[in-house]
Parts: sequence; C-alpha cells; structure tokens
Amino acid sequence: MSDFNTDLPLSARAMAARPAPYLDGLNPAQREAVETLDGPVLMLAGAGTGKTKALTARIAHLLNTGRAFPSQILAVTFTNKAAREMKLRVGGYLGDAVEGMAWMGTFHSISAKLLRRHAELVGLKSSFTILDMDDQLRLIKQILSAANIDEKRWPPRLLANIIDQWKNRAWTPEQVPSSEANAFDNRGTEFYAAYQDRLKTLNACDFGDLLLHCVTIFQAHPDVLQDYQRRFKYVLVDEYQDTNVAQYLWLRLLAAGHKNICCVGDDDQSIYGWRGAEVGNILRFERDFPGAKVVRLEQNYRSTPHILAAAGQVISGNQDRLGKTLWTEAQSGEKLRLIGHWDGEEEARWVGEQIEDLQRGTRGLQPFNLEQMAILVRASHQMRAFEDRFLTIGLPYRVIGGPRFYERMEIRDAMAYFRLAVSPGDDLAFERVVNTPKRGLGDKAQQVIQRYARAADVPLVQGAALAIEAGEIKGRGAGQLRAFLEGVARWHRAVLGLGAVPDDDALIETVTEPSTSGNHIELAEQILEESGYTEMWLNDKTPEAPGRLDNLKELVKALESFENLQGFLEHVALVMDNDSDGAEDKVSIMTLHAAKGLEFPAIFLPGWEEGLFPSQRSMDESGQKGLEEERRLAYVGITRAEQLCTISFAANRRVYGQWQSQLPSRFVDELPGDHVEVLTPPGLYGGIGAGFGGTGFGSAVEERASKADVYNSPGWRRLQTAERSQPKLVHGTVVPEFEEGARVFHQKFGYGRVASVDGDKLFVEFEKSSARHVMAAYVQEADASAGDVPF
DNA sequence: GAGCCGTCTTTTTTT
DNA sequence: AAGACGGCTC
Repeated sequence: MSDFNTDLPLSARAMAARPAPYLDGLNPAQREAVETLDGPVLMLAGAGTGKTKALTARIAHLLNTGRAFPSQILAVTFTNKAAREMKLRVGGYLGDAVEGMAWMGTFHSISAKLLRRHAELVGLKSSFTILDMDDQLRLIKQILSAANIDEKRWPPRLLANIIDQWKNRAWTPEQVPSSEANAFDNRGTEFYAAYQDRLKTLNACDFGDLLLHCVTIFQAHPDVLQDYQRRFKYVLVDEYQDTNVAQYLWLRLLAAGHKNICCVGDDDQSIYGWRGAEVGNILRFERDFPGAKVVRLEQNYRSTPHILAAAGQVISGNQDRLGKTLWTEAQSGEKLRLIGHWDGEEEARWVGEQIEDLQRGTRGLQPFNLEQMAILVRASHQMRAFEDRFLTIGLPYRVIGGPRFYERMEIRDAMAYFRLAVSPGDDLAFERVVNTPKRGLGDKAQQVIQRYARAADVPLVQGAALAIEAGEIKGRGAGQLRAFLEGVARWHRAVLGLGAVPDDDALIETVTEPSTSGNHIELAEQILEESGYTEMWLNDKTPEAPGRLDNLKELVKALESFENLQGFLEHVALVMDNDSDGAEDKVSIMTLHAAKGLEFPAIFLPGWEEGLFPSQRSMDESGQKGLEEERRLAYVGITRAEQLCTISFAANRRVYGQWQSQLPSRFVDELPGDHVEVLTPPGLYGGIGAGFGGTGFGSAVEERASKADVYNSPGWRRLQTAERSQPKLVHGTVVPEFEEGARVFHQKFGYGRVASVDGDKLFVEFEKSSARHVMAAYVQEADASAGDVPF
C-alpha cells in the first residue's frame, strides 16, 4: 500500500513546457466533461462522439493539474482491448507517467489484483487459481453427479448460468433471495453453496467470484475498504451501461470516499442485458450519485446526416432512455439503402456483388477497400451464407470474434500441464490431463485416485501416489501414472528453481537453486515434450492435428513476453483476447455485439426479419425489455456506418433446416422514409402501403401482415423466381462454347476448370467444390487470373 | 478405450 | 441441416 512513493508527479515546469495539448480540439461538451473534475459526472456519450478522446483527456487533465498521482486514479474498462487503448492514448498525452497508473484495467483484472492482496478474508490463499468455464462446468458436473442428478433433465450448463447470474447480482449463497428458491428443481441454492465450498477447497475462484469476493470484503471489512476509498481520489468507468449489479456495488463502494466518479456510457448502446448488465444503473445515475453533473456528448464525427437520422428515428421507439440527439456538421452523404430478397442465399449473393461494386467504385462513389466494409449479423449462424458465397467468388473475408485462441482444446490441455507444474495441487488441471495423452487411466483408475485423495484429504497428485503405493492401480496404468507423477514433481521443482515463491502447500521438497531467468520457455517445451503431449498430436492423423501443433508453438512463443509461468497463467485467465490477423485487405463479418465500438465506411445489415431480428427468443424471454434491447442493437448496427449503410431482409429463410417465410422486421418499418432509398423493385416492396414518405413505412401490425401477403403472392414469387433461374450470360445472348481446360465460373459452385465437353454439357472440376456435370448455359468464361469476377 | 450410430439442440459473449 | 453429445458395442 505504499505505491504513493513511486509516483512521478509532473513538475510545474513540465506543465509549462507542454500546456495541456489534450485540450486542443475538444468541443464544448467534451471540454466540460474533461474539466468537471469534482463530484460525480455522467458522460452520456453517443456513438461516434469522441468519448475515448474525452475520457483519456480527462485522465491527462487530472494528472497534469496535479489533482492526483497516477496511482490514485482508478480507471476501469470491460475489455482488455479498451484498457489497452486507454493506456496508449493517455501515454500519448503524458509519456511514461502512464506507467504509474497501476489501477487502469478491466473490472476483472483489477479485482484479481485486489483479491490477491486480501484473499484470506474470504478464505482463499493469495495464490488462488482462476477457473475458466471448462473447469467451472466440470466442477458443477461433479457436484450434480454426487447428488445423483439426472443431467438430462437438469443440465449442468443451466446451473452454471444460474450461478453466474446470481453472482452478477452480487448474491452469495446465503444472500440468494427466497424468490429464487425454486431455481434448478428447488436445489439451486444448495448446489450453489456446495459449488462455493468446492472452490474454496480447491483454492480457486471463477470470474464472477473475482467481483463478488471483492464486494464481500469491502462490505465486511470497513478498514480495508476505507484504505482504498482514500487511495482512489478519482474513479473513471467506461461503458457504464454494461455494468451489472456486482460491478455497480464495487464501484459505488470504492468511489464513496472522494465521490469523484466519472461514468461514461450510452444507454442506447446497452446490449448485454442477457448476461447481467443493468441499463438501470445508468438510468439511475443521478439518483445514485446526488449532485451528479450530466454531460451529453451529441456531436457526432462519424456518420452522415442520413445515417444519424435513421438511427435516431429507430431508437426513439424505446421508452427507457435518457434521451440524446446526435447531430453532425457534415452535410452530404448517401441515404441508407433497403432491399428485400427472395432468400438468404440471394441476399448473400447480392451483398457479395455490392461489395465488389464498392471495391471498384460505383455510382460516383469513391472506391472502398475491403477493409472498410463490414457485414453485421444478429446471430452467428447467419455468417455461414456469406462465408459460403465469398469462398465461392473468392472474396477475402475475415470473421471477427470466433472461438478464441485460449479456448482451444490443445491450448487448455497445455495450460493444465503448466498449472500442474506451478501448483501440483490443482485438481482440476490434474483431472484434465492425467489421461491426456492416454495413459491407460480410465474412469476406474481415476475413481480409485479420487477415493484415496478424499480419504486422506489431500490433492489428487498425492492421492494418486497413495493409490500406487497401495497397489490399487493395475496393469499398464500403474507405470505410466508413476511416470506422470514424477514428471509433475520434476516440473514443479524446475518452476521453483526458476525463482518462484513456494506455495504454502508445496508438495515437493526442494532445494531452491539459483534463478535461471527466461528459462520458463524451455521448461514449457520440456513439459509438453516429456508429458508426451506434443507426441500425441504428432501421431494424430486427423486433419486438425497440424493446426493444433502450430497453436502449441504459438503458445510457447507467447511465453516470451512473460517472466515466468505464473505470470503467464494469470494473463491467460484474464486476457482472453482474440486479435485477428491484420494486414490483408478483407471484408469483416461479425455479430452486432462484436461490432460495438467499431466503425466502418460501409456497413451491411442483413437479415432484418421478424423473429431473427428482433430475435424471437429475446422477446419471449424478456418481453418489452428484450425488444428494446434488440432495438438498441439495431441502433448500434446503423451507427457503425460512416458513409454507407445497407439494410436487407429475405422473404424466405431456412431455420433449423426448415424453410420458413419471413416478414420484414418491425425495425424496417421504423426507418424514416426520407432517409432511405428502397432498392427492391417497385411493386414488390416499395409500392406497398401508404407509408414511406416521411413517417416511415407505416408501423401497424396489420400492414405488416399485408406485406406478408405480397411476399407470398404469385406475382412476387414469379418475379423472384424468374430473376433467380435466369443464368447470367456474358453480354446476355450467346452461350459461349467451351474448350477443355478453360477456366469457368458457375453461380453456385464458383470457379473451375473444364475437364471434358459433351455438347452443351460440361464436366467441370470446381476449385471449392467437387467435380460435376453442369449445363454450359450456367457457366461463364472466366479470366485465367485468380479471383477475378467475370461480370 | 475407440469408434460408430442415433438423438438432441440450435442467440447474442466478456472476463 | 448440421454439429455435438451420449450411449452402445466391439
């Protein structure tokens, strides 16, 4: 608690030499948000209004004016990316002084740091491990199976979610209200308590615990709380609309000392209610923090007036909001574009063509790079149609936010080995890899180990040793288990030899050798080697194996930026970042959720259909609240666009394998006609209803029903079908003749080479599909150059 | 312990 | 429709 001394306050001289450059170029609202330093401040920052600029300038201002030392500022974000960005930008203003900001980070990383200092107050040791969701689920499964629960009827996953939600609301098992008593077959609370007990025994906590334990400590130990309250003279929070109850309490407790809390957020962009975020936190701010100053950032620097008008019109349909109107000095720009399609495939095909048009430069617009375009979908399964299509036409794309590196099986296995090396008593890690690679230790052997461990009340490593001594592990398994245990002991000694602080219950006697710094990388390689883990994948003949070996190499490489294995493990537990590859020019595909905080010159928003968007499930589960969150999602989507925003919907879509006819989303009706150009051919969509002339498309439900009639009318079908089945010919009339070896393009199967010709039938070897017979009329001659689209 | 077959599920996702 | 998962058999 003495890090005050390490601060390097900026000298008056430094200030004179560098007179607040961070204030340059701020608009009046931003400036007010930056300069209102005392008391609670709510910075209501609309999309694209320069909130990060204001937030970082505020930090710079606090430091530059000498209001606080770097270590007296608590600056909290949700994601590591946001924390990094903040650090980078503050560093840009202040240089090295940013290094002193020890309390800038995510809720979870700061909580972990606090908890390591005071772990004993909640019955943990400061060396506690942070469980990932895999471990969490495994633990819950064990508890349920011990209680003879039918996993079919009461899935562990469900209990895990319930417990998470409870933790989000800052309820310890004792605090779960009786209204929740019927959860999980009336036994939710009981299992929650059992789960927490197990965690304590394992000296572990899950993500929710990081926050919850902190809150518990603050509430039960006023002296500890006071210490931090005094320390944190200024508190700043980003994305306040995403905070859950636990985070809210955490903040309120910590900020109660100096009451200088600045929350930045946008109630209109609250889209994480389903995982515990409470929009209420931001809506209630002025009541929670009396005397609060509310500053609205409404000048938008991102989008055209049409885009802002459309977004504003849609979001105005929500009841629960503080109210903001974005405006811009920009004058011109394209209207939003709206188009209906026959089905999802056609939608994908059309978007693909549009992207290629934009790339070339079309309709007087400047050419766009692929980098500058993104497709934002409501649900990830919608991505598939686009991926298929883009693969076919050879359009480079990247999916943002897929499965994360550290969630991959091989990475988790390797991490479990590292965890064992650091703390051999980590039972969850032991369970994960004791039989990976196969060591002939099946269910039976593992049960024996469990039995011995439980009987002697020791971790599984020791239980295993006892079981061997007792001769209870039979056959091949015995020798292999012994080798495994010896390996763990050896690796643990090596970790200690590298200068680690021995754990209280270090299981292996050791003579501490002089630290050989940097060798944790060698050690990691050695562990993967000696355990046979690398070999396991070398011998694996499945197509994924080489990729997994690459990932393991990457994992070892990632160790380079850490001093030891412990530091690395902490990092991985808390930093689940997924920085996708950078350089190449590619279109981005992502969910609307993943798009928050990003912006692109051109945005495509497909799938605006009732049931899909707004999502039926969201409305079923959360009713009006759910619908409003969906509407905020629409708002987020539209406001990602700088210049061009294209919304589309399809009349038919395959849902869980069944074809369904779809209705355009109610959000389509909510778009202001004045700012939207309808691309759907007249008579099909644009001609329906009275609407579309300033007041929107008309929002009555009956009217939507009438649109449905049109979609299912013979006229719509005929037109769509005709358009669809007409092969696109080069210049329209003549079916060209093909020779063997010619490179051709097929609407459905993509590029290929003609292998043989039989009259008007061709046999084509497709690049992205298998070889097949196709009619010559359905393919076009393609340029030999790769990736070129021939129309 | 591995592989095969039938059944079930299917939003959004960070730490 | 497709992928995941569980249970069955060898």
